[in-house]
Amino acid sequence: MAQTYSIGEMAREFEVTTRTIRFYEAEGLLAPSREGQRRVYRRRDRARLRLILRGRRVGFTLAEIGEIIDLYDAPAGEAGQLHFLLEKIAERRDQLEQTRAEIDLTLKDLDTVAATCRERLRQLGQREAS
Amino acid sequence: MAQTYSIGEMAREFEVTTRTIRFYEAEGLLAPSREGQRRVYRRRDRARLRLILRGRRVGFTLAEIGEIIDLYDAPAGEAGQLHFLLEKIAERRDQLEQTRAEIDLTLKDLDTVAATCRERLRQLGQREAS
DNA sequence: GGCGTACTTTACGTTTACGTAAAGGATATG
DNA sequence: CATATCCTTTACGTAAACGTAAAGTACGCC
Repeated sequence: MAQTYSIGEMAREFEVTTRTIRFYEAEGLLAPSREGQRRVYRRRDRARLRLILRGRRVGFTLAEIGEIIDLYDAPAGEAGQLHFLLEKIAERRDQLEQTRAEIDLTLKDLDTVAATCRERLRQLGQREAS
Repeated sequence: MAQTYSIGEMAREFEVTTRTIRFYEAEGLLAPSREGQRRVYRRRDRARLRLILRGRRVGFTLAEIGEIIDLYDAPAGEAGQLHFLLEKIAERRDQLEQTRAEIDLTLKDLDTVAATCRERLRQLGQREAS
């Protein structure tokens, strides 16, 4: 077992270019093993890429994503470190919940606009029918 | 009445630089009136800026924000136009709800990591106490 | 009337997140 | 064995969203 994947397979599966994957590696976000020259991706690497892409979609910069991934990967260490991690996590939580709140506001606004549109359409329909 | 605001006042209030506000105007997102050379901002302009900044925070590009603002500003027109707008709105809705879902996933993940941290701290505390 | 402050335009610089091209090595297939 | 496919590195290019600096105008104040 212990499936492995080429960079091309990864790219297809996650719908990004190989350039993107190599770039993330250059930025220290990925660190696949090698077979000779070739990059070899395993379960762990796939999980990381998933996290990276999700982080990207929720509006984090790659630098922030780097921090977050480190959170996932190093939940060991001494007490000071752990408290620091918990702080970082709390910060990210706040940031995300803020964004969520703004999304909810925007959704509401869009609904209002949509309702106006439909009302206007209804009026046009009535005028047509008269 | 009919309060007006300078670019500096706007910048302070919305916590952006004047450069940013001028940039949004250059991009066609704002169109304040003038008193001679000076830009003059009114209620309408403030509402627009609020929308722009919110759009930015929820991950839209300025181009997308431009489209959205147009949605707010032109909910009139003939039937074809209105259907087109409704489509656009639906697209944005989907996009936002997707992002929201990803945020929820990320929040869950962060909670898991935080729990691991706290558990580890508890263990360290116990070791200390023994 | 000189100083400070806020505004104006013009224009080049910067960061992030990749895109795109060049030049080459390794394997498989007709 | 030539061609295709997939991989490699190196390196310059680019779009978005501003930052930053330069040079000038306008108003209030002591």
